[in-house]
Amino acid sequence: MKLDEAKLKYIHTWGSLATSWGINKTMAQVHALLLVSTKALSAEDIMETLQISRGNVNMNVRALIDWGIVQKEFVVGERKEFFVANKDMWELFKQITKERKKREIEPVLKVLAELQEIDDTTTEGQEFKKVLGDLSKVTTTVNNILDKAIKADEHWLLSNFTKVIKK
Amino acid sequence: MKLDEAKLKYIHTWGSLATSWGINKTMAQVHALLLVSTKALSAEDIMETLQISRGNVNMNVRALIDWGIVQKEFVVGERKEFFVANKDMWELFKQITKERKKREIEPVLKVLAELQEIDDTTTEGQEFKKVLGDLSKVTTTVNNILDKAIKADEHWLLSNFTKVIKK
DNA sequence: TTTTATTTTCAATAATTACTGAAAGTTTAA
DNA sequence: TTAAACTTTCAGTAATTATTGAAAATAAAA
Repeated sequence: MKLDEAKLKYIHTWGSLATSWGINKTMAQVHALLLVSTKALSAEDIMETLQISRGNVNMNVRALIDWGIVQKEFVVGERKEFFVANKDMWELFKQITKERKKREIEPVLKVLAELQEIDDTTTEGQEFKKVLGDLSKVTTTVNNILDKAIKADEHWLLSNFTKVIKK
Repeated sequence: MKLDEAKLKYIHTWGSLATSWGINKTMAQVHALLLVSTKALSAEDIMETLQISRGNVNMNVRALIDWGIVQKEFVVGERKEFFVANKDMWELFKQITKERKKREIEPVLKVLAELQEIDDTTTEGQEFKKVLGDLSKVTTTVNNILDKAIKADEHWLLSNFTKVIKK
């Protein structure tokens, strides 16, 4: 397989995997493209490689910047914007984890706390509160673990985790 | 807030949160309904409470059973099927983690391994392989950590994790 | 058997989500 | 200033995904 072919295969495969995790296909492809590119790319470059419209490129690049996993880069003598993806994969993992925590876990905790407030003393009411409380507990645990992971160093995290967990 | 009202609010909120994580709204609602229900429910019960069609209930209940987070239950004297959700939230977390690992992480590792095979000795080729290799490494690390988490006990996991990680 | 209850499937359709492209907005250079 | 280069927005449309509902399949009862 030739290199460019392999890169395109990676980009397209990544896009279809992404849809199965609820991530926009194009956003995943733009990120993959920037990740395997050796230089910063302009909107035109992305439009051409992925065969998508200017508006689409703009929206998805903005979203990636919002997620903190793509940055603008200025190129001397060029007026237009160029974009690069951070190639440190552990940083990428941490950044995605941080954002998903903020976007997906924290809203859940907020809703659960609100619902807990019901003032119902029947057995059924207590059972409902138990379910909510248990959900909160597990979610909080996961949230705390992710917090630690975000702050940890990759090798250290894995080796310690393995040591503690193994029996 | 009355109990039934709180339950419905929980069910609907859960459904809309789910869509923002790429999970089918109805599937999340059916699961939420079973979770807060004190007894096993039939397809009719679900249709009525959520105001959805029989086909939709069938498909989503099957999917939940596939995920291993809902079970059939037989009720004496009743011919039709009833469904219950496991109320152990730590088990629920582990089951979901296990399935997502299988469905989302393992296919990624497979694709990355395939692409690694390119035989290109140019600098650019080496850089591409480095990106893929780093992606594999991080993904494998996450995969291993999740494996440990699936096998761990909730309290023990959290307390040990906190002890090791904090500084 | 045949009838009745129940579940499953799936083509048609509805709802949602993503994309285009051109117009409006912004920034830099002349 | 004005013009040119570039970016952003967003209404209209396309593509995708979810849902319905009725027919087919299956299972239990008569």
